[in-house]
Amino acid sequence: MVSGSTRIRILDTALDLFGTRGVGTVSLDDIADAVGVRKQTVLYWFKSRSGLIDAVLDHAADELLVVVEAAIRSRGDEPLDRVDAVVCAVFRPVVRRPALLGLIREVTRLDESHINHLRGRLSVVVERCVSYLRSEMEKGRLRTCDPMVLAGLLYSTVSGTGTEPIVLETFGWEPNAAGLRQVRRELRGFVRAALQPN
Amino acid sequence: MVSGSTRIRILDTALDLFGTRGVGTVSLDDIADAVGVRKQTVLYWFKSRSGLIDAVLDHAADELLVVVEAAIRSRGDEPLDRVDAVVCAVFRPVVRRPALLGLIREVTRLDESHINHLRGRLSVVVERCVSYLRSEMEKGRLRTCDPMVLAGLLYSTVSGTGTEPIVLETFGWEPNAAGLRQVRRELRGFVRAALQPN
DNA sequence: TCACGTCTCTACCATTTGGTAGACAAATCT
DNA sequence: AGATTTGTCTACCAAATGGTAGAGACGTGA
Repeated sequence: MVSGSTRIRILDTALDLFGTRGVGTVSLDDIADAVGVRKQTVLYWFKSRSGLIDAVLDHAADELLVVVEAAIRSRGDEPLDRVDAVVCAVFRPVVRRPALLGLIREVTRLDESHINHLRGRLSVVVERCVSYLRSEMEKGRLRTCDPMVLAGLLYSTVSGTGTEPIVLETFGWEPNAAGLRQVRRELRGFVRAALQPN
Repeated sequence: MVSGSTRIRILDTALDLFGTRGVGTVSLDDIADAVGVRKQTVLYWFKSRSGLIDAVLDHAADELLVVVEAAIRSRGDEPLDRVDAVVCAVFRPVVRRPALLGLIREVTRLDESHINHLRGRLSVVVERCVSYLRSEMEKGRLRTCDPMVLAGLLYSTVSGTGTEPIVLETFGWEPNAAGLRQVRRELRGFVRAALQPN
């Protein structure tokens, strides 16, 4: 038996629960129940609730970096639209694993220590996106603007669309994958119009 | 003595706490302490925690509607940019009272009953924004597109910029009012480029 | 004055929570 | 085989939480 099996199942389950229901409202018992194990087993693998949170944040940052990196690299497959790569990169977790962005969103609610813990990990992903945008701008394939502001705006938009399904239902949005794809299509058109190089 | 004084102070404080720290992580004691009163006083004015949440949601919807309505109406003062009115309308709460959008964002975390409670109130605000966008499109002052999708995207963007200061710091954004104004300026340019009528 | 409604308080309770201590079984090492 | 490490469990605890019961202070109308 792989010694990390239970540990990883706890991490995955905790990420989903933290991301969908909010860190503060998920107890160790909730996580243990979902995994099919006792709370003390969770506390065996992670020495405290706070330690578990940090580990889950690491786990999320890892996954986010992988997703973004893969999406940016796969850009070659569709040589037409250079903006799409970025939008789809950040959008992919929305469809594939909403809890991921939901968890990142939760950082604002956490203690200073957890914030600082995630900040370093997150900055790697951000740096990767920003440098990609900047390189595209320098090649003249994107209207020149501040790439950090642009990246932040893109993130905000995608994060919002992915983590507020209830509110967006009020806007008549369908909360399923098909609806999200439609939104993504509109967003891509929107962004393309805004960023077309002159 | 106004009989609603304590009640309103509780509502305001609860809105701030719920919006900034998340509904699930704020206890009745927290709220009572912040107001300067005992928990039982809170339970006197609101018959249960759940009832308080509903009342706070109502309070937030009221305030949101007032802000949006006022911003849309004040459009006449700056006849130049028709998009600005909408963006600034949704953006105003971000600067003035971040907890407001933070609370709306929390709906996704709540029970079905609270969700349904807010949905009706929220739809009024949404309808107001959408109908405004639609009328501008019909007048040919905005590039024609689905106004509901547009409204949702605008909301997502603004909500994200207002409620995730920690993440956006990673993007090099300043979390203060001046920084937000700069972002708003960029966003307005961004949106104007995307929505210019042909 | 006296009864009554309003408002905030103290005292208390049952449940849930994060966390400690240690028993027990299985695997691994010597 | 015997000792040790690994992994999960039961038993328990102190603190915090939402909520109930009811006392006391205050004003108001009869």
